[in-house]
Amino acid sequence: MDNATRSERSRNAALDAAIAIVARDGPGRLTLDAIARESGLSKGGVMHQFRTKEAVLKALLERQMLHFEQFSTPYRAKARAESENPELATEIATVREAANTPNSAALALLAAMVENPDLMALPRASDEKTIAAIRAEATDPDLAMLRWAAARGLLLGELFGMSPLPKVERERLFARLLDDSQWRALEKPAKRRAAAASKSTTARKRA
Amino acid sequence: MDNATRSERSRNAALDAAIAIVARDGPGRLTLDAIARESGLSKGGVMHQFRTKEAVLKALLERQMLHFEQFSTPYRAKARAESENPELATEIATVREAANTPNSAALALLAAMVENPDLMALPRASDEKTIAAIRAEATDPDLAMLRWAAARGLLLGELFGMSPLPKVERERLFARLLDDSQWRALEKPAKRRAAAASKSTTARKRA
DNA sequence: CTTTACAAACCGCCCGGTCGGTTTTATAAA
DNA sequence: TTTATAAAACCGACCGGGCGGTTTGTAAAG
Repeated sequence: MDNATRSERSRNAALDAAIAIVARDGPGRLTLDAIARESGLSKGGVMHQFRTKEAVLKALLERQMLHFEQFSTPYRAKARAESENPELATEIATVREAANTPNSAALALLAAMVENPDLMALPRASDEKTIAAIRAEATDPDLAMLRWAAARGLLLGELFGMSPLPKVERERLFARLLDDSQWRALEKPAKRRAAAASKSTTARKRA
Repeated sequence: MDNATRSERSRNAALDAAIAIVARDGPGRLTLDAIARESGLSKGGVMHQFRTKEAVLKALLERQMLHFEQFSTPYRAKARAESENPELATEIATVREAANTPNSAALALLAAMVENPDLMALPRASDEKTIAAIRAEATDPDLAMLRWAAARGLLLGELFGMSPLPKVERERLFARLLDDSQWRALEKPAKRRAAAASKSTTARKRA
């Protein structure tokens, strides 16, 4: 077998093993020895592909981010033609996809955070862009943020094993989040002062 | 000093230390030795109060749940008189409180999950009740769930260090979530079958 | 004097990481 | 095509340190 493919196979085997371990035993049980055992590789083999445990987590994170990017990119292309909020729609749909892909995604996040909170910088940076894009395209940016936050809430509840929502119900809620027509009724164009405390912030845009 | 109070002091010192460690160094660094060091107690002292590490996590979880119960109970009493969705309002307000209490709350959750995912059974059980109560009182249960999910999304984003939202903005979003009048426009009374694929769902109510 | 709260030394295990050696692939001169 | 050599992939024994937990001892409370 080709050298490059041999490496690739081993690396993927290790990362798959890592996800399986986190999903089955929790992030606290993710050790290099466990990865070696689960993947069939020797510990030396694992250490050859990843010089350190942190490198494993980083690779895991990057692979998952790439995976969801590959889901979201074609979706966004389609959404741009069909939806008035393509960025928001894409993000919600991607989050839904993550929620329906049990052994994956943010399990990597969890593992990374346990070992080294700094690793969260990668996904955070990607998030900031997403948020900015969502706000930029929205008639009512705050409402868009709330729809986005709701999607995240559904996802994280699922991942933490904290949500007793059956799948069919979760799907129904995601569908409603995605349906623009359901939310138009309470869109408040750009900035509307909410009476109460008269805080004069920005609020120009669109006069 | 009284024996009972002596124990109580030590227990609280240990739990405070545990929270501080998780907040500062991440859940992966939470060890019995670290708790002893941080709290000023000896390791033997810690082990006298908690026979095992899991007992520490469990106590931590229970203390935090109690703390937020003590916040939510009076709030609920007031909300019952003022709001049409007192359970939902209480839950959102409590979550907001948690989001504004940085070194606390769900940090305990995180630590527990890392060590032993089964410990999540406690907060999950409490959650199920909350959800049931919210649905029961709601005109549009799904919409109520979405508002609840959005609150969770905001909180978890904060805890995970994944949300670049400045506090003032987060507060604004929470306020909007809490304001019933903003959501009435798209309430769909109780159950409506969503007829297969055809999206006849749009906002009725209010014709 | 018994019991409880705490201290400190200690134990065995498993962790992340290293290292010397073996097998497989890549390169290229004969 | 063969053969000599190197580089890369892989193995598994090993190491120091830190882990959760135990034991032994002491001082305070009851």
